[in-house]
Amino acid sequence: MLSIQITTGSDVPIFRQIVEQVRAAIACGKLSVGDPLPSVRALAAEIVVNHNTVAKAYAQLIRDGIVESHQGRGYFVAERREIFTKAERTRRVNVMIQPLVSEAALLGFSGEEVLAMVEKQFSKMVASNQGNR
Amino acid sequence: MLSIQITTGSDVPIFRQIVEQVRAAIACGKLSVGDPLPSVRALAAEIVVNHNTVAKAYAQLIRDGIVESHQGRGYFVAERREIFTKAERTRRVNVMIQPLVSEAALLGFSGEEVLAMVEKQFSKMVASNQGNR
Amino acid sequence: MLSIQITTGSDVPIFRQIVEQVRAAIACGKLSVGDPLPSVRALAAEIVVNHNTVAKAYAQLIRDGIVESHQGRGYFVAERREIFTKAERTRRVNVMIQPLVSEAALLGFSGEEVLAMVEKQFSKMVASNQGNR
Amino acid sequence: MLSIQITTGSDVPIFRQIVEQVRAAIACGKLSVGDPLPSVRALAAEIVVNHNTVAKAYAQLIRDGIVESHQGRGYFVAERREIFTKAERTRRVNVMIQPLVSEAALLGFSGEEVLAMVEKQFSKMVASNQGNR
DNA sequence: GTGGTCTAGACCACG
DNA sequence: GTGGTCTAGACCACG
Repeated sequence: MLSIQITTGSDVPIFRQIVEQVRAAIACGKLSVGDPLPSVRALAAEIVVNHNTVAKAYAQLIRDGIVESHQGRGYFVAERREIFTKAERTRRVNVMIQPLVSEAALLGFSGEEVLAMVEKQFSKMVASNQGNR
Repeated sequence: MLSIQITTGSDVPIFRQIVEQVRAAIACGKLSVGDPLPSVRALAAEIVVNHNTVAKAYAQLIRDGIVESHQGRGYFVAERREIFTKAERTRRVNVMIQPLVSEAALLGFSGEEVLAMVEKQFSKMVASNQGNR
Repeated sequence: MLSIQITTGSDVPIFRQIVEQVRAAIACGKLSVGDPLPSVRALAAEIVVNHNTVAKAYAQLIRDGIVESHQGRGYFVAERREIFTKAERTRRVNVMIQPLVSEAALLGFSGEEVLAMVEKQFSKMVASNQGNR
Repeated sequence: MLSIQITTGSDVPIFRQIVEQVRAAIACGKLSVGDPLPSVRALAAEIVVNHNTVAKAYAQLIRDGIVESHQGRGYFVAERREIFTKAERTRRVNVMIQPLVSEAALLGFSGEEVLAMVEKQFSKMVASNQGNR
């Protein structure tokens, strides 16, 4: 059973929290290809958010190509396919790394310190994903 | 000569693109302490945005303590001084790392790959710093 | 209920008057951690200024780390955290003391008189703080 | 001979630096009632600023009632007279003290610390005035 | 010609 | 209904 945890008061919009948790559930095998997602209204009721918010998250997942909608039957985990080229994915990450590097340097951090911080947050994320299993 | 490239239609606001590019220019040594920034109106004309947008970006840089304004004369790269506590500086870097890590994971990158990309951009910044000396 | 009084035609910009009054309200305990600030548009309507002017004031308060914004929900008084180094905090206070001392001297006040006035306002703030507890 | 020292790159506008130094010269007895001030153009040439800037400073001194212009003859130190009531002068100083007190409190300074800082800047100002004699 | 502030009004994101 | 961003344009201060 898919369980979604919402943190209001976070900087991350609710719809994005839903997207990320569904993706994490698929990535870690909790949801497999062809599995149904909870209906928009059921999930909205369960996590107590506006159903438009859930619909928006599902729309995003469809745009990302990892969920499919079958008219009248609901949403299902889609066959895995790559939608972005490697170059495009690399570009998107680098766009976020560049300001991080400038900011960290101006704040007086060394490259090693930043690498350590990145590694730490990666581990933290993995740990919290495990917690969802 | 500082050249700013603006991407309209990006999800990164224009004023933030300006802030990031000025910061990058200072971090990598393209701009040094005491150097003037382009005037608000001149830069606004050059990149074809409203002058208020440039002023907003410059105000942000002032708050971060890396630029100074002298009434009637313009903006200049400020003497470096530590204005934030260690905890605040760490917090600020982590605020930028968190979405990076999350986005990279969604795009299918491993922690190692991201670390390598961060390291690479750090080296690039240092290298261009040398080139400008 | 936070009430802001604006003096137009003063040499103090409107946005700064807002900043100062919100700061005073927080400093003296009229507003506590977690309390919501009036919404940008509501305050703008109440004091009859443009919403951008209120937004600018609130942005300033965020940069100073004493207020937080939660997308779609509004602005709230932030948990107190030290974001500035001792040197920076001292510098900021001195930046405010310098014109005060200069102006007071021009108006014919002695150092003792100014000290007495500063002390009085400090007591007043503490007193109203107690009143609000 | 009246000597004015201008610091460009300060936050204090040049015209205000002139005003303050003329006032200081009068306050400390270097200039007495009836003494002539340097002509606008002579002073402008000496301190290398635009003559409009000097004219503006002199206009301010006239508004403040401490200098008089005698058409065609120049500017002279006026008979001392009070232009602001005590209440008004007090009000003006308090307007500057109030934000100082809030800001200092939010930055974590005690009343004693602020008083010490105010006293220090007062002494510094007096010392620099003596230096002008 | 520099920066600083403000308004009126628009359009977007989130929910 | 919240906040966030941007434009067009105005008017002021300083020099």
